[in-house]
Amino acid sequence: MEIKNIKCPLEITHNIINGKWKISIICLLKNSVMRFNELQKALPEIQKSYLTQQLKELEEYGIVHRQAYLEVPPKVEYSLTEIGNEFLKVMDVMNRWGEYYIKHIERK
Amino acid sequence: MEIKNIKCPLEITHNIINGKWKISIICLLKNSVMRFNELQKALPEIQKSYLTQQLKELEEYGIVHRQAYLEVPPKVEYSLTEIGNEFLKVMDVMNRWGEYYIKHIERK
DNA sequence: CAGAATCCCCGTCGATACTG
DNA sequence: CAGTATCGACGGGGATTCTG
Repeated sequence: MEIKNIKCPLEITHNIINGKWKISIICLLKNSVMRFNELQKALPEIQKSYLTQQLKELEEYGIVHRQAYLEVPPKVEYSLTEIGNEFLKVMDVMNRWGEYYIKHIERK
Repeated sequence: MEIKNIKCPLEITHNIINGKWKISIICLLKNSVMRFNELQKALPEIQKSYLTQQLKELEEYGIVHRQAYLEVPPKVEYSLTEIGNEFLKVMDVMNRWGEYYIKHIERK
């Protein structure tokens, strides 16, 4: 995947988490290497085909590392790359603002 | 607009910037009160109707304040609320990660 | 000037079936 | 086990026209 029309760095960050399940996937891969099946069990609502697609996009963006073992039955492990781990910090800031936001609107 | 199915604060933050022009709008309102027309001129690619919609969503989320003056011709000013201003910090972190990301992929 | 209303395309996303 | 392939619904969002 080519990076399309880089307007500003903010747009890139926005694009990367664009997709219904990207954030959840990155959350799951925090501190753990997971196999395809494990991801599927952890996200029962997401279809296999779409999970595959989202993982592929994250891999192409360089956020997720895909380690395939040439075995039968096949075994594939997903983990965060270095820059993927850096992204956790961004998600942490987003999460904290979300908490602040919830408290803020509950006060009214 | 009701907050739909709050799963985690992260999802809320994600939802709020979901929409093609939300980020740009918030960027523009940083440090300035703007009229509808000014926003339109600053974002020539976005259609009026859609700009209206995006602004309304941001207002319902409490990110943007809409000040309408009962004049003829009408005059409406948009600005960031307190929590909208707090959100700028999140966008700043996203922006910095984006810069880091660009440098990171250029090195390859 | 600042919208509201309408129409419609297309990308996202879901469901099912098949494969190495 | 870990995918592909295919089809189709839905809604985001673009363009145009109308209104107070």
